[in-house]
Amino acid sequence: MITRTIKDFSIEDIAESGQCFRIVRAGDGAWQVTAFGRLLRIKALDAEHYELSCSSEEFDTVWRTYFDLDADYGVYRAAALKDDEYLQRAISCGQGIRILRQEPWEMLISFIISQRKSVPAIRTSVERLSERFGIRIDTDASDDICYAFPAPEALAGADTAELAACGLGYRVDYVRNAARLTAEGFLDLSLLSELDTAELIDRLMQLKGVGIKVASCVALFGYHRLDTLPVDVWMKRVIETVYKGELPKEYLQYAGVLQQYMFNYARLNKVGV
DNA sequence: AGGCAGGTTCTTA
DNA sequence: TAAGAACCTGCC
Repeated sequence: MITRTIKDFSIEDIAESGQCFRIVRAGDGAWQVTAFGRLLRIKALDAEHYELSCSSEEFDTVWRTYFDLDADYGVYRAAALKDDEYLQRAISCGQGIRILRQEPWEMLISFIISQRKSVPAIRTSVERLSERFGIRIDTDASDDICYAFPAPEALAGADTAELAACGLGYRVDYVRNAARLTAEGFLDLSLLSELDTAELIDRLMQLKGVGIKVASCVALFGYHRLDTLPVDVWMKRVIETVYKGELPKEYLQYAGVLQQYMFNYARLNKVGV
């Protein structure tokens, strides 16, 4: 157990920002994070102080990167135009949002599943998949049982009924197809990080069940391409009602980060609904 | 209780 | 090239 001072960071805002599906409330005000086959418990002591259930070394080698703590979000926020009232408000409501550096494979499958699903429903599916096909994570506390996100091989060999039981619906074949291609080596997600953002998105969209929105989410959340702007129903509403059809081009470079503030604020306040 | 959910694909002109 | 229907199922 360690304590750290972390600025511009709110585990709650991040957990509810829709970019990740495996950060859940642990009960005593703490949050449980599952990633990289590891489990982390994190609890806010005050606005800038956090208690984390890991060693100092694990924090530095795993979680510091995962939470993107070496990035100065003040730089991204500075890209917001001064007279853009909507974005300025959105930023002040979500100061603690960061773009996590999650695993491409997990992002690909999670966002394939996300289509036509609510966030709670996505969480349920991802959790069931992990319980069924993921490796059990060892924890000191025997009470919380936790499973890693399944490996490609595990999903590639799964039968239809098992996958359907995870609530995948018509997405079963999309998921299994991506898993097989990855397990058999036809799709090398780590190699895709060599591509520039446009090529990366094109390549991802060659997969069944991956359209522009899912590919953009994978690029942003799995490959940390901050210049990617996933446009979902919420962002569509924001762009139309607030920005008259187009975001300022000044926002392009950090569109993914700024989008996250806008998206969060839009959902909180039901902008455009 | 029944519509809708952070979309994508397939079909039709 | 573009618009429209169909798609599984869980959640509110």
